[in-house]
Amino acid sequence: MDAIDLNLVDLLRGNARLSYAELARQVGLSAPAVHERVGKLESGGVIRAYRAEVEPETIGLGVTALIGIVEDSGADTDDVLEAFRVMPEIESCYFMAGVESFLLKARVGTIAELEQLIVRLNRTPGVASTRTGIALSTKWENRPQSVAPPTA
Amino acid sequence: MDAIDLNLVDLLRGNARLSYAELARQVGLSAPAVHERVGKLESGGVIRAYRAEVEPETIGLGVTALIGIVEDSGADTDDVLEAFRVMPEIESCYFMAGVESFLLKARVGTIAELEQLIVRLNRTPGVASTRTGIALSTKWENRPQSVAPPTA
DNA sequence: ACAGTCCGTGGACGCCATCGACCTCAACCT
DNA sequence: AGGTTGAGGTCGATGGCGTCCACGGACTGT
Repeated sequence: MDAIDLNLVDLLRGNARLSYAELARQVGLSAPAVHERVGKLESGGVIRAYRAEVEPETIGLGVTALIGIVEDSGADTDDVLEAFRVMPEIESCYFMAGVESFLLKARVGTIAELEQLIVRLNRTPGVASTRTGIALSTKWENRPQSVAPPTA
Repeated sequence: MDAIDLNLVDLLRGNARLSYAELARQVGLSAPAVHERVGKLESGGVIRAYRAEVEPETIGLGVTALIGIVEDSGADTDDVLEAFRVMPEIESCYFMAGVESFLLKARVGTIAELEQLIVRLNRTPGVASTRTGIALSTKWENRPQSVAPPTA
């Protein structure tokens, strides 16, 4: 994990579809060398996936909500997690310090679907209460912060 | 935006580095046809970017925080937004309904850096107060939910 | 000094991206 | 009805790219 690796990570966070040849030009190595480095970053768990970032409204997911979850005393946290995992609307799930054990980011098509999701969440065993906030607009999301040394 | 487009979006959300030839095989079209469709999805604002998803701890960003922002009465929301925008640690920024106008997701290397970020946030004009929750662990993040019709 | 290891380069080969020419079908106009 | 037009597809060609392999130079431990 040296400066070149950080550089590659930065480049791929900016544009995951760059060719190995282009990456090679940017970092000053040959294409096979870059190919091997990126392969190691992938298998070493640094690069988890490559995803297209989509404007959610355009695919019918216009409603974004952030939902805090308070657990029952004595709830089995793993069971609760598993219940959340099978709900595809829950795009992100953070285990938090504080009264609310989880913070979820959910994306649905309509307010009615959000209501149904909240009902389902309140019904799942181990969940004491939920507190949901609606995002009126997403200013930006998952902006990659540069991590490479300045003089690359 | 037909079923094939939704299918392509799904495939690219799952793996942004799929070749056009592979996409073509999956959706049953020729590679040039897929190339043109994806180009239109990009220029039409459906696909915003392609990003490598990185395990944050491996690049020195081990601390994740979610920060609610209450604005001063009479604050200029655009100015506040602009102040947030230049802080690279703020990876996501949602404009919310409720007392807290914004919810920010920030990622830093250490608790000390988080402290400095919170101080800076509290100092920015228009910000009345902040409330920050620390994520002890990220169970998952930006999981793409399938949006294509079932029998594709 | 020497062997082993790591990490790189260069060459080769088959697949892929991408362009242009052509085809098909449906909508629309006369 | 028939002709025209345009969107969106296929096919074929070509140049660049991904990827495998053999080889080479620098560091390390003995």
